[in-house]
Amino acid sequence: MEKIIYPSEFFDIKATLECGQLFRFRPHGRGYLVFSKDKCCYAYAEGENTVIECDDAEYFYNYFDLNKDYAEYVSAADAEDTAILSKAAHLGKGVRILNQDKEEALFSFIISQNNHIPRIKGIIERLSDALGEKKIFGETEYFAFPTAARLAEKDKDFYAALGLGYRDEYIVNVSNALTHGYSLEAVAALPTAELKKSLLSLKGVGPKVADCVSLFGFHRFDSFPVDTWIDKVYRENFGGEETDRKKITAYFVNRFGDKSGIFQQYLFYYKRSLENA
DNA sequence: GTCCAGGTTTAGC
DNA sequence: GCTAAACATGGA
Repeated sequence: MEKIIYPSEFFDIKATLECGQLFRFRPHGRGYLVFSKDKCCYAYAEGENTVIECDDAEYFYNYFDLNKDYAEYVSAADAEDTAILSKAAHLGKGVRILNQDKEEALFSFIISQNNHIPRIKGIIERLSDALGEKKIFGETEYFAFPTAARLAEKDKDFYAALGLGYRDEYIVNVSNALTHGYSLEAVAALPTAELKKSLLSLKGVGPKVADCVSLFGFHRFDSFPVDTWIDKVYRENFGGEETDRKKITAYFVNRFGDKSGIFQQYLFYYKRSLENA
């Protein structure tokens, strides 16, 4: 068992998990079990620190983006002189943008469209249980996120039976694309605009999903996903009047540049925590 | 029962 | 190019 101990001020495990970047985690002991690809860790707060117990510390150090200094993002948010952003940044200063597996991020956010977070979690869990490789972490047995190759073996009816709704065919299409030429590693070499364009060629991937995959799978901070929550923030807190979400994304990326992604997470976390309070 | 969710696709102008 | 309806499901 390996252990990472990291100061909690800019690494709050609860905020990081509950800002909607990932869907595979659950409360456990005094913290959470977090699943990524075929790996698992146990994360909890202890005193002034956040502790990660796992079998692969190098993987999770990178996963939680612990090489990066997030204090500067909070300062940068303050410097924007926008009350709502500053408030959101201080509430969410412990949020970190994860370095997720590209395939997992892609399939997860295809499933996320027009769906509630608790239901997304349920679908992804059923998908992993049905098709993922069985693994052991300590006393915990779990299933890895299925590979594209494994997903491509099943048909639309299989996914419909798992409760994917109309997204069933998207999983079939994209898993086949990924096993027949489309390479996520290859498109990783493209600049963000071209990367997004390429992702949009996959059926089931629209602008919002492409932005999420770009941010959470490819760690492109010049991405700003606009969903119903951010749409609300835009209208209610930024006085925005555009209704075309592509234009809303462009507005924020023009304004926040390479800090767009993290600012978006601060705002998303802030807005949702108000509603769920 | 109605509304809504980390939207996208397709059809029709 | 744009707009509007259709799409499955289940929790609130």
